[in-house]
Amino acid sequence: MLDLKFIRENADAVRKAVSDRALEVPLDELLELDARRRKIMVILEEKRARHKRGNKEIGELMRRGEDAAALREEMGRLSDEIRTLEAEEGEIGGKTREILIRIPNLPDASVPVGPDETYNREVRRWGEPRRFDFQPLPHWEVGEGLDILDFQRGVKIAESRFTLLKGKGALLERALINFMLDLHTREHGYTEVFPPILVNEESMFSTGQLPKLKDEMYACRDDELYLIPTAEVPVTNIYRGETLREEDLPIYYCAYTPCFRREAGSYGRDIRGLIRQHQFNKVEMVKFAHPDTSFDELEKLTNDAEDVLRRLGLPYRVVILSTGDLSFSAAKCYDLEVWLPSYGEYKEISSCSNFTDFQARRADIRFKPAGGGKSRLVHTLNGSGVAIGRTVAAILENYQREDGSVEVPEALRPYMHGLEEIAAE
RNA sequence: GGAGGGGUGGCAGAGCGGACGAUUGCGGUGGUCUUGAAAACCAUUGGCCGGCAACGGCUCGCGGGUUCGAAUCCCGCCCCCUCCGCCA
Repeated sequence: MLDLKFIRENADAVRKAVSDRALEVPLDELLELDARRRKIMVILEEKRARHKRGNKEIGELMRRGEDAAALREEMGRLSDEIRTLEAEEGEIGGKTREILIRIPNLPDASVPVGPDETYNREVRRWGEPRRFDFQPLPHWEVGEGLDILDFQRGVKIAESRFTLLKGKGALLERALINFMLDLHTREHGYTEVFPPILVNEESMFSTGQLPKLKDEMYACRDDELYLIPTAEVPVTNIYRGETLREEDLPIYYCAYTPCFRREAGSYGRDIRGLIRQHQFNKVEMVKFAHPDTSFDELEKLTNDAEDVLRRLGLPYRVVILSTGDLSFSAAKCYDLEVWLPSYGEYKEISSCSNFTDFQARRADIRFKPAGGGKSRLVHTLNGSGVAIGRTVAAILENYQREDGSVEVPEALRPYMHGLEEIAAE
């Protein structure tokens, strides 16, 4: 959510930001509603002040045993007027808010401008895609050949886009979770948390998933709760409605959680394998940062995610998303894309974003300046560190051998009982 | 799920229709005293919105209602505690 005052004073900048994102927002209507509301507020506050004074006076008159009937009648009329104005103000305020909460964050000046992902720009590359002297298989064939991925039974148990991991496959998944958590907590300075996986509507609103992405989420039938699409939601909401101390910033958290996405509208895409599942595991990093340093924190966060791929020896590239591809709440976002031989291209495995004060305003997360003064909104950031399912896919594909076995990346071996390869049993 | 009790400022805890944006204690901040500190004493001290400011408004879990006037009365919801039931 943007600051209404900022929009009022920088309407053209907001208009440009929205159009750079290839979106439309009834900005003029918003400004007009806001102007009307402010006019009403002036009258309303004046009436309320008079009402308050009058009521105090009635109290004093009564205490002195004097007659307050006339004043009482006047205050009754004033009370009606206030009620009418309040109703009007409330209605306009509601409409204002409906528009306001649908306005996306302002892209940072360093973000390439363009209407869609073709304007994304590669920032850097790491590692060489391996040259195979045999025909490499897609990870679903590697996994089925080793009897560690069972797609059919996943579908039987739930529905399509759910997968059963088995034996070394389940172990690999667990090893990756532990490897990533250890890396971030022991070397990158993050504190591990394990949050609720079901969250309420307010939490979903705060990080910007609601109202826009309602169709993307699994909701509970009998409770006002949603399955999280990412740990970003519960972890960012740790401090919802709180005021932090400046000297405690930045705060780093990481969390392993399952994630659930309905993937509405992506019916034909990535239909095979682990790439696009309704349920997947992810290790997520979340930061609460000082506004002055949040963009530096984004660079560090991205590097922390890259470190996972480097240690696993998976070739990747870093892409900065264009204005048209940027998510609703983000001001700037780097995607990490891992090399997948079966796709013959790089595929998103992590998304690292700075949300500036956009989520903090929705969530009301502030910090108190150390030198005193008014509290300010923090900046929130998060990034996958990284998506587990896609990492499994990348390992199976990049580390496969001609005989169908898969070498275990060295960094992972301590997490897999020293296992050096996954071979058919 | 059932029965009781309760949600008030950073914390503890009063107030239960008008002088209450809220007694008091602790904590915080400034000061006196002190070589320094502690103690003691004095002063000050919630948050948000609008305003250069003076000032004004909102805020006693949340949302409605009654009333000239609600922290206080009524209704609905949420949360917490105790006991019972159920349960990993």
